[in-house]
Amino acid sequence: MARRPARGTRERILHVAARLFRENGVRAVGLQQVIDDTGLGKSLLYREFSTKDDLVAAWLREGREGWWRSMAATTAPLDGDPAGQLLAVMELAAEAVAAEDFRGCIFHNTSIEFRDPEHPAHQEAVLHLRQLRDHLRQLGAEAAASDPDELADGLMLIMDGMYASGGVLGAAGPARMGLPLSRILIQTYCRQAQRIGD
Amino acid sequence: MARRPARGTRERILHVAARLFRENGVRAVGLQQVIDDTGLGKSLLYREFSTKDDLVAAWLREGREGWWRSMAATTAPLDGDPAGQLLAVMELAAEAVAAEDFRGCIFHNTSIEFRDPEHPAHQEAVLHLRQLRDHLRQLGAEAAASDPDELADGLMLIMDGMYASGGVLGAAGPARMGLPLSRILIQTYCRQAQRIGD
DNA sequence: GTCTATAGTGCGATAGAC
DNA sequence: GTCTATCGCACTATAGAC
Repeated sequence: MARRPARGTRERILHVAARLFRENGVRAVGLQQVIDDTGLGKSLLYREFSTKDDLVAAWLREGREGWWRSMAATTAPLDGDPAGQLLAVMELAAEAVAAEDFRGCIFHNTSIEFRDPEHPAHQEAVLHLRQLRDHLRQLGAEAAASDPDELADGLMLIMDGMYASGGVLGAAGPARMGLPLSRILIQTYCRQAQRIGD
Repeated sequence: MARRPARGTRERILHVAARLFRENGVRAVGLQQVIDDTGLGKSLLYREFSTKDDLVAAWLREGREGWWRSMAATTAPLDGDPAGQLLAVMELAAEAVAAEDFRGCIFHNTSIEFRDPEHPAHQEAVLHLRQLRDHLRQLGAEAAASDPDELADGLMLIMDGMYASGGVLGAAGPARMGLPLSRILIQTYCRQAQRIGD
């Protein structure tokens, strides 16, 4: 009888590619390296992902889904405290920046590596950033912020700054001001916000 | 007698390369394209810049020098008003983000494209960011900020956020909050600051 | 393994100042 | 015409997509 297909092949490739792309950037990583690190053959990789663009887009899609899962888990205990949830989201970002091998936001980084707006990786990245912006805006509205749009954009700006700065100068650089700034901002826009002073 | 060497060859190459690199990123631009767009021959390019890395490093060095010239010109009229100078620096960044074809900070972008800390382009980028951070810190100290380090890092964070966000979602995205946030921050750290409320 | 893209090299042909 | 800067093309080698 013929050998049966191994389970988890796609996940294994995505896991290896995610580490390589995150640490080195997409353009710096050849598919040969992905193949070597997975221990799989070329044919299996091309069965799962017909082009490199497909692999990159799938990686970003998974990253996006992972982000929403993390955010849901972090904000769930704070149900009913939207201002606290906003701060929790920023804390989640700060945590990511503090990781040992942090090299910037994969969505910003990839949109910079592939600037063509038609490129699937670029579109995936922009989609994520727009969705996040919308979500923050919604939380701001729930928190009865004086201007939810401005609050959401201010927090997005701080988050983008944490990621950009943290990726180059590390968490001890300007990124360390992310949470204090977020607190000031939330306090400014939501007078009755809870859990700001902790 | 013999033909004389043309003047401005190096500058011409740098000018063309700067546009291509800024708009498309470094890795996406081949030297052939630089050669085509300059109208020069390959031999001249390799006479002026022995490798692509040399060209990239020279481009960043020029960009760094240009930034300091712009900043000096912008802050010179505000001599004696360091808090106003801090705000002027942020206004300079906001202006850059508002440009039609703005695609992010070339220093952050390039450090992401070349993450190896040994790479000359990476080092040039990190050097610029450190120098800017130090300069803001110095202005903060002159402005008698309650904590010049925190003020400088906060402004760097905002600037990095403006560049990162503006490069992807444009000046009308979260980047629009850069100046309002800067004003809040400067006001918070420099009580006696002038020119904040305008 | 095959094919394309691209960094980098070298040389003959040409253009232009004298 | 002389002489050299520069162009343009052919070439190699390597890397990477597939």
